[in-house]
Amino acid sequence: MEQTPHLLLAEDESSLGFLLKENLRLAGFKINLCKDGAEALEAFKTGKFDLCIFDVNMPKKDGFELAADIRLLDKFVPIIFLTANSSEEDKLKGFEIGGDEYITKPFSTQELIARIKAIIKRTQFVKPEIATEQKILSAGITEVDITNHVIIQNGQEKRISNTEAELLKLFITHKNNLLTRSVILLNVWGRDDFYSARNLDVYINKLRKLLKEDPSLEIVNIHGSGFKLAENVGA
Amino acid sequence: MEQTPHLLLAEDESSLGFLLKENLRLAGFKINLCKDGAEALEAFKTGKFDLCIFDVNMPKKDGFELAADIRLLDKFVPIIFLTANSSEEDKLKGFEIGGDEYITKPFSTQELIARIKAIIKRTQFVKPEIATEQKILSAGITEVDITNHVIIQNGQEKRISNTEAELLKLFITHKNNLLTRSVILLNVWGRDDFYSARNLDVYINKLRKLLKEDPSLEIVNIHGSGFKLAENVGA
DNA sequence: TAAAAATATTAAGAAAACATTAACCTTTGG
DNA sequence: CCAAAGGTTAATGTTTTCTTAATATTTTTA
Repeated sequence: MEQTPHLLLAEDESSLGFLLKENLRLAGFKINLCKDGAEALEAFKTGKFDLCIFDVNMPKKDGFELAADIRLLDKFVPIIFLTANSSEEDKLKGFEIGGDEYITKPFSTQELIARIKAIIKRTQFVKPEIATEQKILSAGITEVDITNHVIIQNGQEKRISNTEAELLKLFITHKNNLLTRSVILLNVWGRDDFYSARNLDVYINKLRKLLKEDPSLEIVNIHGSGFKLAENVGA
Repeated sequence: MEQTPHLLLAEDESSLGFLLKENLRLAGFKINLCKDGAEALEAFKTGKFDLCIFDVNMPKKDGFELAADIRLLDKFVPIIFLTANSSEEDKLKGFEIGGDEYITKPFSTQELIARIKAIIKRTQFVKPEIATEQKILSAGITEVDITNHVIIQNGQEKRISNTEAELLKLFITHKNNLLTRSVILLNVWGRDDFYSARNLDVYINKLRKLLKEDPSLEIVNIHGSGFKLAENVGA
């Protein structure tokens, strides 16, 4: 994260948008203001943002659609929804999509700033996607070419899928450490619910089959907690 | 973090407190309900909580004072304030103290649950600094690897269950001190009733069997009060 | 010392977590 | 527009852990 947090603001009412932008700037943030969802999505693809603030009611692409699209690109970036609609249903929908806040208009700018700071404070330690993309990871006799989705064992190459690669990367970069189910799910799937948990089981099974070739590696389950890639050096 | 998040709830209105506790329990959380700030502070010192929910208006020690005290003990644990007062000033005060949420009554339980989950999710991502952290506690000749649910005695490893680990952790972090049945039950089971009490007896028995290997450790019963892990250095 | 309360022990039953395989969508490249 | 691959959901079986129950023992109190 840069020194001054960079916010992406999508708000179609230009007067409110401008006011917010100015106040947030004074509060020490860098703001990129977009007038609709489509523009915001483009901006997000181009830049790097620490937090998003989306009006829910916008033309072209509303705040929820926008958030859903953003979540496909980035599982982690915090999202705050702004709306005139205080309905319970809408609020819950906002959280379900993976929003962090749901603020109903009218709201105080001071309060918004306080909430932004609270969120940034608790996300600032979150691991950023590894900038120096390490191409090859290894453990035991297994090498994984993350970018090309290939694993190499005893000179033999095998292609693996995107999800397999992500999961394996997570295990190898934290080998011998317990990864809780929740941590794995959020890092690989971006959500933590019943189905993604079943999914994880399926992929654990796939990885175990892949790692059968490597006697020094084993994915062990810690019942009720999660999994650990154990590297047995003695083997 | 354990599988079921553990919440500390301080609410002086017993009817609201009970209702919340029940709803949160059904949502899959373990709750420790305290009826005032002083009691909550004590509970916080004894147990380990993933998130705190404090009513602002409470006798003895209000929610803000309580939060300030907690912040001295733990700079990161998320705090949610509940209050009937929706004044701007109060809200900002809540955030300034380092609160993560400020919810005004009346509020929907569903919304509260959604917000709790959003916050917990944020704190679940892999953080580089904690990924490698392996919590090992020790007493006598016994070492307990809390994260991996393993105890080590004389170089011998034994796997233990989630509940065994939690209970043992509680004993070791308070060794030579009496832990009342009630404190143990609330911290490990999140409830204090007839059945959980029988359960505790069962687990005391399990731990005693584990600790048989260690002549310097003994779980002693103080009849009518609770239990104590006695560490006998001379042995 | 007998009755009551609290604690201890073991085992059976229930529930939760995990593993495995297959079916079913969804996306994507020809 | 089809086929292949990857991802998700479903179904089912197994293992582990947790809870409840049943019964025995110890400690306190009347």
